[in-house]
Amino acid sequence: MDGHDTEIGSRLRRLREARGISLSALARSAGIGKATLSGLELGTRNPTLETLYAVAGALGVPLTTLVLEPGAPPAEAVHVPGAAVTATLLEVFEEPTATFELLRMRVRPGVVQHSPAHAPGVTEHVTVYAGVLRAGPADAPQLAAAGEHMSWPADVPHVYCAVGPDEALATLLIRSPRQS
Amino acid sequence: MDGHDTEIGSRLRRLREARGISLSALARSAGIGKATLSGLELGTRNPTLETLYAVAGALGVPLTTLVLEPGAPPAEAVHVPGAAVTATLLEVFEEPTATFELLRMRVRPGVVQHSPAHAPGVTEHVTVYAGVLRAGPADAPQLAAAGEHMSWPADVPHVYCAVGPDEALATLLIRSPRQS
DNA sequence: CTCGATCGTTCCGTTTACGGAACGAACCAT
DNA sequence: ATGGTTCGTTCCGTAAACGGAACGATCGAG
Repeated sequence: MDGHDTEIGSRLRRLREARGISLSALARSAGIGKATLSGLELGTRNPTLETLYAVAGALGVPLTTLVLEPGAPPAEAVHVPGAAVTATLLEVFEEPTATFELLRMRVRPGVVQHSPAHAPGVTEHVTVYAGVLRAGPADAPQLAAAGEHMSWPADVPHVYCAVGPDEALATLLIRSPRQS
Repeated sequence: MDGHDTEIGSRLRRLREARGISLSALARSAGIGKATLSGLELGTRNPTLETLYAVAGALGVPLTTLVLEPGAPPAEAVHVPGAAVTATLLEVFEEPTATFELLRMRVRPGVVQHSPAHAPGVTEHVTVYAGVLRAGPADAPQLAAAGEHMSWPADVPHVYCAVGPDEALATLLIRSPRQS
């Protein structure tokens, strides 16, 4: 159980220190005890959902920012193979802790594109801007129409499938934590 | 607190019943008590992060599927003063050296939206997916139609302007190096 | 109808996450 | 040096989340 907690703890501490606010101040503005927040950052507690919402709210970030599981993985080259998907690499951002790749993706309809699991901690963030796209973990894909957004951990096999007669267009942002 | 819990409860129950497995069976495969799972689905408990991981793992879904608020609170819209642009914050990535903010942006036509200079080192990356958008430094804006991409340093005043009769839609990725 | 099995809920003792208070360390001004 | 402030951690009593067991309800088989 501690694997996840320490993950959250270190991320939370980075988020807090990035804003330059003290543990005491964040605890106060979140309406929780300093002891709770300290234990959370140190990974010695197993926080309640209510606590997580309070902290995320005080930081002004979506709860998923705290909860996403990154891990420390090998950043393998990401390429989208197969005939149903073509992708164009727009930008690459190399950060000390992670690599971001921004792609524009085109998914032809009627075919399910399978993608193998990436390294642990890799997350994919898709914004659909034309058509309807079903994508995500192979066993639990999500559905999004134009203008909608979805994310998932990419360390399990995942799929892309355009729903309906037209091809789907989307931007794909891949975040790959760097091995530490 | 109950607002979120009942959210999760009903979603969890739908996920479970969609798989046709009983509460008892899911509790067993997740390694938690039936009472815990029942209370979670009924929204009468405030689950621990450990419990959430166990349930999400047993269902084979990412934790964000349980925790994300998909339909109801669809991210707060950030209204940039000037009324020509509205933006919705989709994701925030906090890295030690930089912060990434991913937004979906809607630009109404016929009005030029001015944005003041950001901190040095900030860059903006726009992918247009509907309409035609002229954007970039105020003295040298770039032009992009649907499907095209452009970037610029945002440490000078810059503008957004939808060209043509229709509003422009785009994703905006802002990279802000951390001040030190 | 009766039995057995399984459903989801409730009861209850144990475990533990919670916030308030106390703590030592670091810092600044006097 | 010294008093005052704020930092993050630890201590501790209370509130509540936990799992096991018991419960009534429901269903299918004999």
